[in-house]
Amino acid sequence: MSSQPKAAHFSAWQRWTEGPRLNHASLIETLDGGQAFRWARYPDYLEGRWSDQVFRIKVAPGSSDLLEYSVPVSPEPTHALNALKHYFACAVDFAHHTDCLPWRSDPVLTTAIQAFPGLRILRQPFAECLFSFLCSSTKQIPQIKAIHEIVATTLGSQLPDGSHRLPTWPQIAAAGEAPLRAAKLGYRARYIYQTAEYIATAGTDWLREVEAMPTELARAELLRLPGVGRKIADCVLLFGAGRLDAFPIDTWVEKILTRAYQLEGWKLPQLQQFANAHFGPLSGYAQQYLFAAARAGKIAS
DNA sequence: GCACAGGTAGATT
DNA sequence: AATCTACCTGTG
Repeated sequence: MSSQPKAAHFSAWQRWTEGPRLNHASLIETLDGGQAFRWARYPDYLEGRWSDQVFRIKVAPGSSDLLEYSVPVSPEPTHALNALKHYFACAVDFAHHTDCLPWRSDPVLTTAIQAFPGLRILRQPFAECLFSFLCSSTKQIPQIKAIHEIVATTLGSQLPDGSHRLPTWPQIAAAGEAPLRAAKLGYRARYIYQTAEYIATAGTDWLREVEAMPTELARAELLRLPGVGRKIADCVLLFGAGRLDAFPIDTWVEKILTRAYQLEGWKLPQLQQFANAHFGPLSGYAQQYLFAAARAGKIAS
């Protein structure tokens, strides 16, 4: 075959002194807890990719919650640290946002926050985030990650370290539905290909414009895409556009709301309204705490 | 073999 | 307008 992945050489570990402070559990949950699907866990670090970036990240050994990162050694100058800051949404004061959540009157939320202190909402590339969650319906996280690897390897451009990035939407449109089927996407392959066609027709700036729209308008635009319903639209807005007021309700969150908040029998639109009213304008951030805590068995679900 | 998994869209009631 | 059901594939 054409090109084997090279054994990439990584830089020495750099202390990210201005970066967010996260303990091990919260770091893992942030990067590999269902927001993003291109992180792999190794004994001493996580390795992941987005856009044309490749990073290894860990909590500094022995230190309290300070992060360290390492990148593939490259002959080209790199803007890696700026990319990392953007990905971690370092301009966002999550500590303040956490304090603004209604935990004082909500013991479930308090428990969830205590389980994953400092948990963050990533700011992923909008286009990649849309792809990711189009892959996600009725799939478990390990499967979604496996699909991402296949699609990146077969359709995405090669990076300097020999691995591959996710394909762009024009690349997906050009490739057609067949390679998506081959990536085990099943019925999602048609949605993804049709979405690629839609984006191609709508023009090159459409995604960028949608990302910049107010949340409700952006959601309405995303809902025009085949395969994108309310849940996927809200995931893209939350994890790919920094909209902390977007509250995706999946089967986990539905169970949390019905059981821990005793809302048995409520339908999705009602639960959506409850979430907005109860958790407020940062409801999406609350959702991530609850989702993480439920998966960890810390709260009823 | 069969139910179920980070849903959505189209059909049916 | 609310409630089924088909859609792919891997896993238990």
